[in-house]
Amino acid sequence: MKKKSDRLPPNERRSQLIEATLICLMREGASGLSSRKICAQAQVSVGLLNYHFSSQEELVAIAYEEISRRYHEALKAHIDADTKNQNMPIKTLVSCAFEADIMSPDQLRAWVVFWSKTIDSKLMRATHGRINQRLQNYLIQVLAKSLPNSNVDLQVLAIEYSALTDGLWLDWSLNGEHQSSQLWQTILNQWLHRTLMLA
Amino acid sequence: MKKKSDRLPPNERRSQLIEATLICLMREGASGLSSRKICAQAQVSVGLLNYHFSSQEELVAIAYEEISRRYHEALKAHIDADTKNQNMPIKTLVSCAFEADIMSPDQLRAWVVFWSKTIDSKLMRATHGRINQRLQNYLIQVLAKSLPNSNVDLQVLAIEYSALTDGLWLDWSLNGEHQSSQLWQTILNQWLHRTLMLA
DNA sequence: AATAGTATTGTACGGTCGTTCAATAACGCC
DNA sequence: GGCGTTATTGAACGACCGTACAATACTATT
Repeated sequence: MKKKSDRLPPNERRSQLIEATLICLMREGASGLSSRKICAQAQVSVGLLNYHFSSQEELVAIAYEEISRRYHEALKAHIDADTKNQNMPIKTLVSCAFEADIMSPDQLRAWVVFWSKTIDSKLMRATHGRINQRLQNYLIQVLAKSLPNSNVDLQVLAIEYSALTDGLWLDWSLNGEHQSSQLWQTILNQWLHRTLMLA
Repeated sequence: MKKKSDRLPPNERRSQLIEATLICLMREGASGLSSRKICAQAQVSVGLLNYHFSSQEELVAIAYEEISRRYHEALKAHIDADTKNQNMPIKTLVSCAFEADIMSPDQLRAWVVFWSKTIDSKLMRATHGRINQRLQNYLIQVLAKSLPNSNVDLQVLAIEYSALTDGLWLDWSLNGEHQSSQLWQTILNQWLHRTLMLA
């Protein structure tokens, strides 16, 4: 029963610990944020965490970047794959807003933890600022392509859209429980319909 | 330096502990949720908490009801006081959405904690359901008075409005830092303007 | 094969956590 | 004044927390 080597190059080990962090946060929410639980999830001893990360705060900030990166990539993947709406990508965005890879209650469990940490920690606030800027820029691009001849303020529209989706996710995740996302999807569809009419 | 009696009837002591809980949560966010910190804030010994509340979970659920009740009352107060918009109360709602008594970053600090607990705890989920239902009903009333001849689905509109304000609060509180709420207020104003045009 | 360097382990430390409970102090009532 | 009743105290308990660190196991180089 000899174990093969369980040593990994630092980058891979770090990725594994980040992945374990996201799994714990999505599974348990705030109570999943524990060095011991994260290391157990990664099947690694407690001490290793502080060898690869200077503190839990740093790990959480990096995990926040990672979940945001995945979210961003998932959005791009949906938009790039929807060949019918290449010149109206906001439609794609709206129609996939509640797909499992974009947003699920599990994911929100993790996001809420990140938000609550953002309030307390300077490092997290800086991280959140960067993340938010990147996502907002991408959203503005999407809106610019969708509304080429409109004179509405795209930044304002982008902030409104992301606020609306955040709020709908919250509502869906906290109230919906086992329900489908049907109702919340309808709300988003109607918002888009109105916005396109007036833009 | 004799102390006057520091005994209180149970109801008053309970209120005081609930108040202390809200203060701690608004001041420190998640890390303020500690029996010891709450009792220190109330200038009371640790043991007393479990004399008046069976567990911290119960205290938090009741505090959630309380902050929601205050929020509800603050909304009503604004609407009742705005004599110019008695038949268009949604305008009042929008214009006071970022007033300090309605929503401030401090308040959001507490709400985020309640949301994160709602994910984990059955008791909190039940509480959240009740709170949400009450607020939604009130919002529907407000919308019904504001749009008497409209045939839009008021429940859908109510959910959209509360999701939008939740999202804007989040964005404002996490990004805005020391900024004014000007930008976020503008977004909400424009949303109302569009909604009224089409309703 | 010996060595230097690096990744990993597990224990230990000091703290804080929520909760329990015997002791105590203040109260209303006779 | 004496006496149940009830509110309050603070120490104690066991659990978990993040982190530090000496010891160990693995890898690469010579």
